[in-house]
Amino acid sequence: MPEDAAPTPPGRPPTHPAPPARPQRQPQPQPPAMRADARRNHDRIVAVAGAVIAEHGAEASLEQIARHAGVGSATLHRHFPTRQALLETVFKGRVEALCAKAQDLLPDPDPAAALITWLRAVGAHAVANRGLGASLMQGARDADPALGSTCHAMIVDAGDALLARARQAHAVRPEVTTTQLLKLVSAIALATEREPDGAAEADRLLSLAIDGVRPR
Amino acid sequence: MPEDAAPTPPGRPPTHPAPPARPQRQPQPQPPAMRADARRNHDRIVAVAGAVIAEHGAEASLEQIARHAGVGSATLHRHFPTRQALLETVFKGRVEALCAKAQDLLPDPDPAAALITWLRAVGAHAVANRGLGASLMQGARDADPALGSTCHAMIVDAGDALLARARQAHAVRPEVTTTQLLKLVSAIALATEREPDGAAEADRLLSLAIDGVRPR
DNA sequence: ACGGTAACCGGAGGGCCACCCCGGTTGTCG
DNA sequence: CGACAACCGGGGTGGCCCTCCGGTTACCGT
Repeated sequence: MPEDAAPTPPGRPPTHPAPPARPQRQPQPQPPAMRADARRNHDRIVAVAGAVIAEHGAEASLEQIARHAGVGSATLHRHFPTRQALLETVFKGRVEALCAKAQDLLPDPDPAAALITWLRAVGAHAVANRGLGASLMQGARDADPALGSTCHAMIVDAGDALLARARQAHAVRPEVTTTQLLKLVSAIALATEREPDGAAEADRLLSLAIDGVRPR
Repeated sequence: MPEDAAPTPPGRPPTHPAPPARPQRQPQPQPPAMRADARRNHDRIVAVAGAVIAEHGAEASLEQIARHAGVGSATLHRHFPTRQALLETVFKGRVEALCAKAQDLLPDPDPAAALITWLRAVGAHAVANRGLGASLMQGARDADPALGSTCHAMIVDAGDALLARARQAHAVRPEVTTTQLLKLVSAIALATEREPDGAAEADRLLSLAIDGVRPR
């Protein structure tokens, strides 16, 4: 084995992390494809992790996930060197859906309403999939951009477009940033996600934060 | 040992949890005083826990606290059957200070400003003492009122007075509750408490939530 | 002053977890 | 079809939370 510190560390993230179905593509976008069994394990881990996390929250036991997926814990750690990496992969689909929703809302005639609708959707997803909010906020802190904070970057980009339009229409305070809004939504989700009726309470708190504490 | 399930479970909370120095007092407010060594250990654990939690956050290792206090982990668990109980004791002083501040702000001529000032103070304390916010929110979920949710009850009562005055002056939306406001503040603190400059960011987010996203 | 008693202490151990090492296995490519 | 490298996972390490139990010590009555 060459001992140079390649750009991909020993437990390298899968160079081909399973885009669900994309037959049309240039022949070799990424030369070193995964071995078949490796990919199979990877996908099973992601599937099981989604189920377990949905039920037990984001700090579910990694060993339990590995056991339930029928692989050794070492395999899980090889595929996902950190818990955050696993969460990013699991929530990738949800985040992509939210980004798509942002795109759909862009041509809305009322930019403020579009932004607020989207923030509500983000909040709803965050409380529904326990740990998504924490994952997004954690991604905001991760300095290393190469290692997995793609979810955070994606959703910030999507929100930026909506916020820019709303700001241009003077429908939001000019000093507000997308990161702040997402932090607010994530914080509310994180605080309410383990309450009996978290979704409703989260939506109420979000409305309060958007409209302000004072009346009119 | 009698096997009946007495109202106080085996690891009973200290009946005399160390009011720092109060020589003048009726002879027997609480008959079963703690033994001297027990109290000494109790106080040392609280002191050390305050320091460790301030540095490492609310989920610091209990064994580490016990080690650093020079007691066995069993002693810590006997004095504080749950982590929440320890946090409550550690943060009691801070919470009392916040309650006192609420009292001081009650006669303020501007009820809305008084409420907002107080919420800011709560937020500042929550980010400064890592874990206080989480502790307050956790207290809100604890169903058992006898076992330690006194901090939450105290601060809700203090906030209720301020909120009632503000509501009477039509300075806040009538449907807002104290619990919601505290949840909002705690959530923001929780989300920002481990950022490089959390205090400033928390204050900005709190302002945003109070004034609303839309301008004017 | 002193002994008896019960409250209290903390070392040791069990169960669970994240993470890593290394010999055996298996997919892949010439 | 055979060799090689990538990959697997059992087992070990260290840490955590929590509990049991034999030894210790403060307290109180005499």
